[in-house]
Amino acid sequence: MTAASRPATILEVAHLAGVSKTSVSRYYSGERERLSATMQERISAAAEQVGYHPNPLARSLKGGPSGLVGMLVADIRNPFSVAIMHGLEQACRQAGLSLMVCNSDNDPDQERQQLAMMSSWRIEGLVVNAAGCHSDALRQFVTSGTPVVLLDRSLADVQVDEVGLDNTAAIDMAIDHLVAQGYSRLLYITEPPAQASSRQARLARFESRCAGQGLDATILCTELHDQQALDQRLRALAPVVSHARPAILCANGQVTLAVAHRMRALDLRSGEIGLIGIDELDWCGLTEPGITTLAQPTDAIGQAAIDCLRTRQHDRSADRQYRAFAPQLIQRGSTQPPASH
Amino acid sequence: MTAASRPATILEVAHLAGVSKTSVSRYYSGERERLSATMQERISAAAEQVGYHPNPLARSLKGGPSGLVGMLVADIRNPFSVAIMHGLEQACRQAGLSLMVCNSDNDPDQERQQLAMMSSWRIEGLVVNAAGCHSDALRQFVTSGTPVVLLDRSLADVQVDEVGLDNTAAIDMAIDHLVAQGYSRLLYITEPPAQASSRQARLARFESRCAGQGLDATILCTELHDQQALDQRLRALAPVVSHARPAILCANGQVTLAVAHRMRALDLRSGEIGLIGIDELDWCGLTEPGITTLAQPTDAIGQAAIDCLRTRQHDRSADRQYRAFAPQLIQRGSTQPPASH
DNA sequence: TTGTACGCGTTATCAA
DNA sequence: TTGATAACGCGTACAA
Repeated sequence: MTAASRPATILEVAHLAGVSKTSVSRYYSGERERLSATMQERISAAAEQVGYHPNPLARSLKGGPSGLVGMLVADIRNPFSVAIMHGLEQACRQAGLSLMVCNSDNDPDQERQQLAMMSSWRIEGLVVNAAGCHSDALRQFVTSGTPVVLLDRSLADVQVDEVGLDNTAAIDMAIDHLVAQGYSRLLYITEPPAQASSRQARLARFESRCAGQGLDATILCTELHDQQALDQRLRALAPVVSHARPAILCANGQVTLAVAHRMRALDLRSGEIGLIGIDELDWCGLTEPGITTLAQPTDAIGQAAIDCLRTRQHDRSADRQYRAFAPQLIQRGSTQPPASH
Repeated sequence: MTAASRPATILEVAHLAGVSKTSVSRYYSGERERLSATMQERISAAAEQVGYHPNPLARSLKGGPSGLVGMLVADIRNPFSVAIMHGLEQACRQAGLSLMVCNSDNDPDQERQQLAMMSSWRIEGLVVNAAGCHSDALRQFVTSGTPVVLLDRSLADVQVDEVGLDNTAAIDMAIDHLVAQGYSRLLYITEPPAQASSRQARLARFESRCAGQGLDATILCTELHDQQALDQRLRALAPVVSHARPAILCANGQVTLAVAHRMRALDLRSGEIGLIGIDELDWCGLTEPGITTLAQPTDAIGQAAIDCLRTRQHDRSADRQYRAFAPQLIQRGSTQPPASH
């Protein structure tokens, strides 16, 4: 491969190999079988010599596959989003795809713009992990033949594939664990569900499950920057009576972080007050006595999202997929009540 | 804006506006002044009506600016990288650019491939935050006219712009703080510097500064998964004698995390043993008694990187830039020695 | 000031 | 099995 200031084109390869550019194109478009053995060799050799790689720009301008996958995230700094992104990126790489990441910083206007931008880049597939998502914009993608996968979200008015946590299993697992550990007064803390379906699903399951088991359960639904709301409920939880230990279930990693902060500020000891959170975080083993979590298999989720895209690409009318992954319990001290009496 | 199954082209706008496509092209290529007022209005109206957006594919195929910026990261899960990515993304958005993120997972082969891929997408600029970076590949970008910015790294054999932390200032700030707080036996913990110039710079400054001040300083240079090495040195540090308090300086966030884990496992109390780390992390206020850090202005760094790219784009032979940002001390309990006597 | 014609690198449609 | 030719959407000489 000779280093060229300008990348080699299909034409140069064709000339060097003494064949037409059509043949070279065929060689790279998965129609090698239709070429004679000699031709295949000559093309391969010529391409090697000039260091040829098909130009994805020209390819997708012509309407071919772009090899680009778009990801729309509401908050790129959310560790969960990062973990998923890692999974996606890995899967893309394996599939020879490139990933275009767009962060909307929770701004619907940005989202619109980002979607338009990705559309103009003719992405082959779109993975969405954003809340206030414009159904109409998404539908545009779908109708124009671009597969869309919703991550950890679902939208009532747009029918696309969905991948995420098995929220029911997660909530059940959390409650079962808390109960088994001797906690019976449960407080569920979540950000306002609003558009985020997974928040809704988790909340709903928590309510019905607790009702079913006759547990003493309450719910705090608040923005995380609202310290007052948080502090008030945490304090109310504090009087620990041995026959009805209280515990907190955090709906996601951001909540866990906020709660851990406030508990420390209020000098509440986890363990005494049970604490379990959905989403595993780097530091959960660090705080005394460690925070029990339900880890999501983020790499698998990312992989599944890409799988969905590719499946639908090959069969545009495939059945709508809904893949839910079970979490893994990582038990730490925060759900270990101190020996009583 | 009417929803169209196929995106509008420049030609449709031209027809609708009753002008030539050349004029429409000019309108979108920053030559509006050369068009008559009436024409500008007609074009604007027509474009609005059909929802026209210039096709970046066609634009860059022709050799024009692609509006794409590439980012190569060695470890997408590193919180520092994420923070920088956020800054980059923000800056890109403001500048109307799109960001293509490539993660190499610390694999040089992947890096090569990713670089080739970005090159084939005709990125307008490249931001690199990766260690074992192939200088030759980078030089290819530079010679082909694509600006390259090195993030938190520098390469001896390739002359490109660099943006990152002011390592000297950071180390000085950390040492000054530790000394002011009454610590005098310093242990610097870092991952092997190898290719990473910022690690080298920090380490070198630590050595020279401590030598200059006659401080009792030692260095541990280890892979973070090597628990033994870590534990051994931490234990050796433990005997706290009041006239020579020990303190640890962590070279970056990953080190801080590892050290915090091991200190907890060994039941070493920070504060008694001083602890300060470069890079601010979500959870540093959570562990008892909180970890003092030097926060990098990551958004500013991201912004600066994009600025560099754009500057060089307009003046390819501009002076090589080297922008170093000072960190901010965030003081917490880990550098607050307990009252003695 | 505005329009015509060509080329960017590729693929699809033909005809050989 | 191969090759010539026309798009894809845009920028830009050049001519008007």
